[in-house]
Amino acid sequence: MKTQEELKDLQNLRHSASHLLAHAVKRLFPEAKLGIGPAIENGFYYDFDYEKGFTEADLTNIEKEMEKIKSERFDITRFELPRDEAIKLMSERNEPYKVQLINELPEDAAISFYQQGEFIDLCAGPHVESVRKIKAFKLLSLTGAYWKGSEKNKMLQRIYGTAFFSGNELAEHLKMLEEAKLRDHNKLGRELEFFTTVDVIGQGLPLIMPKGAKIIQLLQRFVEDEEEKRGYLMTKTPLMAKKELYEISGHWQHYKEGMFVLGDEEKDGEVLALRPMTCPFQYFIYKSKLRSYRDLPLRYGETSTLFRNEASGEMHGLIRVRQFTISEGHLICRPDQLSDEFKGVIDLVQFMMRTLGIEEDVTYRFSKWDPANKDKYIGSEESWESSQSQMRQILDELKLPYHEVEGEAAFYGPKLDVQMKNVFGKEDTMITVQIDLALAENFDMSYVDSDGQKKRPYIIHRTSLGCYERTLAMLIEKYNGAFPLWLSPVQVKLMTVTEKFNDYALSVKKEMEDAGLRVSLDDRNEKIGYKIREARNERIPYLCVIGEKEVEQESVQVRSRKEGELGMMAVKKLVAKLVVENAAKSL
RNA sequence: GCUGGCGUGGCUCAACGGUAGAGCAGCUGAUUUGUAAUCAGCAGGUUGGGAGUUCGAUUCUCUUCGCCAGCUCCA
Repeated sequence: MKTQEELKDLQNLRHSASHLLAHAVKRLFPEAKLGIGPAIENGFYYDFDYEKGFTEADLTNIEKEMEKIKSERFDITRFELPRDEAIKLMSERNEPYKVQLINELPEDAAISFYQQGEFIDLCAGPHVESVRKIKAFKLLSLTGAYWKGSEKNKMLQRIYGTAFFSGNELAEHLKMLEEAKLRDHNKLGRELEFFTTVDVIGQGLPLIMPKGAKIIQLLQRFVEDEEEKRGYLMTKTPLMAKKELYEISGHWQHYKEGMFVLGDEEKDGEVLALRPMTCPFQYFIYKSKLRSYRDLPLRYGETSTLFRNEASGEMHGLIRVRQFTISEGHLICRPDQLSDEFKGVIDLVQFMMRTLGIEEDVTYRFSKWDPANKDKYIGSEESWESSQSQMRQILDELKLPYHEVEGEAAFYGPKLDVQMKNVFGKEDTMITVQIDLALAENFDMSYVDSDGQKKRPYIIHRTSLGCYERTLAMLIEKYNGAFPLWLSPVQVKLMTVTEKFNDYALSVKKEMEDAGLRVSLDDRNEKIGYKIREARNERIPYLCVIGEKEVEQESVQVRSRKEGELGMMAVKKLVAKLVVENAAKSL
């Protein structure tokens, strides 16, 4: 573990490495214009405006030039300029992006530059004191990135790299990246036959194969049973609706780009859209009759398939898809019940994560609206302030270690997002809990309160386990494909050494299956060593090779990836052990 | 959608303007075998799809579909 101080040093090193990169690029491609070049979590990048675009080969040359500059042993020095001189300097050097940045700096800001040899960059610093300090670096990839992160702006060329204080650390890091590739659910999940994709079916439409489907089925049953225990009522609602429904919910105005629309608004009397969420459908179940304050809270759950027309570049394995199934639900409650209901949801969510063994792998994000961007949202400023402050209070009472982010809210309300990183460090939302004070209004939902007055309920949108596809992806990476016993699509694999044990193996299989285990049998008694290896690659928890040694009681040898060699063990003992373990895990 | 990279049998890879090749997996037969590599044989590809350049395209060009990295967007 690195100390704060060491991390800071590493950041400075990487920031300096980005300047070294820019220095080399300016030497080799003087017409390239500088964007920005910060240190990031595991390295650094620098953005350039370069019309011709860099190639992979350029990267190698740039790297060589960086080494060369390093050998020129420049000190890295800082100086400040008044605004007009700063602009003059950057204009002379033909750096329009830097001029823009200077112009956007606040009046009283110090305008600082860092220089190494002939290279000067507008930069707040700090940096290491000399290019010689940048011991080990490597350029990793070449991509596009919009100037200032807005798709309205020009796309620049971004070069990613990483840097360390020693070659060993760099080598270790690169090795880690290689290993991460092997855990990547998008590779491993296909190898393990959890899912596949087909050109003619389309992007973001994975086929979940039997083993993947088995895991999802287990998760789904687990979720539905648990929710039922906690007072949820299950619904089953349509996968599509008329556009008028989405006009009420606001999706038509705020989310139309993300929906699959069936029919032509110009020509057709009736236009439908596949649903991107479940909310309004469950709201109409609520609205099907007059509700009393005594009826609340109502907790609706649905294993809900949703469709979102993601932009073509967004799809990724099972993490980002166009059709997915989510453990969706809405809690409709009185204002005085909001806190308890919210806490109940968090308890459920944490129970789920504990059961999956991922509670240590997530972070909590309190996602707020962006007051500077009001037309992205519905509802009044007061209602946003109210829902956000109520959520914050609940989160504080729960002592959840959350961080706040502006501009990540849903268009109808603030969210608590449970974030998990994939194997490459990219973060995605697994679970989300949202407070919504807006849609009850839009849908004219009400209940009759104890004073006889009609009032608006509060709504909590939530998922308990997120969407099954993404959760499966995260679990594949978390467990490197070796799922906990209760989730393993195949728990035990039996294989026989010779044909004469096949009948016996069948009876063993039956006995295990009767005990509730998922068993597969390979009775093609050949290449037994290979078969064992293969079964291990499939991450099957228990392998039983059934062979002779006459003694029936000891004819089964058991191996577990997790526990290593278990030694010789009788079939019945094995079954008993597995059954106990199985029951314990699934409770 | 944007930028860059990539698509050769189930998998891993080769050939890179001149008749598509190997290993593993698969199938058939022999072998009856205890922790990957028993032997022999067979089969499997209009090199993602389409168009163009060429005497000739897996190789060059364009286009389309898909995959990957990132940007933007998001569960």
